[in-house]
Amino acid sequence: MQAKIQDVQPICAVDYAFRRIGGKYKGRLLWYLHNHQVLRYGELRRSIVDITPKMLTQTLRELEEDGLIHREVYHEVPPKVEYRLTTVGQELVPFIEHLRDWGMQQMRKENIPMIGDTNCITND
Amino acid sequence: MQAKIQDVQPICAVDYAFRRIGGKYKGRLLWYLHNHQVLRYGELRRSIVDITPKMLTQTLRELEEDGLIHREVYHEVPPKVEYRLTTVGQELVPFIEHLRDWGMQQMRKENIPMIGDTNCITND
DNA sequence: CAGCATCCCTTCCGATACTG
DNA sequence: CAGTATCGGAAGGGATGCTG
Repeated sequence: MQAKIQDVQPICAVDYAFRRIGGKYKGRLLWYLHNHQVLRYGELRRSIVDITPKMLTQTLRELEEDGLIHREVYHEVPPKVEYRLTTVGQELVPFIEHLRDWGMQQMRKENIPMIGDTNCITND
Repeated sequence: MQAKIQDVQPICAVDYAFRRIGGKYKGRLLWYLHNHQVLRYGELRRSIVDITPKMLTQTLRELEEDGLIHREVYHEVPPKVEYRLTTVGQELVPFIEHLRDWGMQQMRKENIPMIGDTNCITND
């Protein structure tokens, strides 16, 4: 498992920030959560098309421990768990949004095809 | 070596953008280049305090191949190589700046110490 | 000065099977 | 439904030594 943010002393603020949102799935996860407000585990699994249960759980736990998302468990049968952004997590949305705009522009310029859809949103 | 951007079909724009600036050193490298305009190999090695020559070269090559930085070789003895951001690379500066501001604010709030200095700039 | 080459280890990640 | 457990491979990264 990845080293926790708190356990590695950052070199500087850029280093620190990049480690909090780095990794293969964190960006998309935050972005999808922003777009849907609340998502259940299974919905996330379908949104992040190429993710395995293991990586989804792992990434969710890291983001939760890091204070960027909130996890709400409903003790029902069948079980139900909802995820949403925390206030701190929401602060990152403008950044991801701009980065996504830039990415879209680049992909159009270079004629790069993508697997999902243009605005990264999956409607289930 | 890391897979090239062009060789992996992105899921969506967020995925694509994150892969272009992901990695342990890319963010800081771009940020330092922005702050100094032009930096030589040795200057970069001193700026990125914890980097090894191998990783510095590797990261520089990836960014160059990806069109975010420009590499200028002066055929002198001793040799001299300068690096600077390309136009596309400069487009990323506002994002990194935003992310850095957020990181600084978070570190202050959580009282997280850092190894380098506050604004991530090393004066050699 | 600005690197390349080699070895090796750790971390990340995927595949598959199973559970309260 | 929302996960866990285990295995194994691939990628990322460090240490050291050498070179045009």
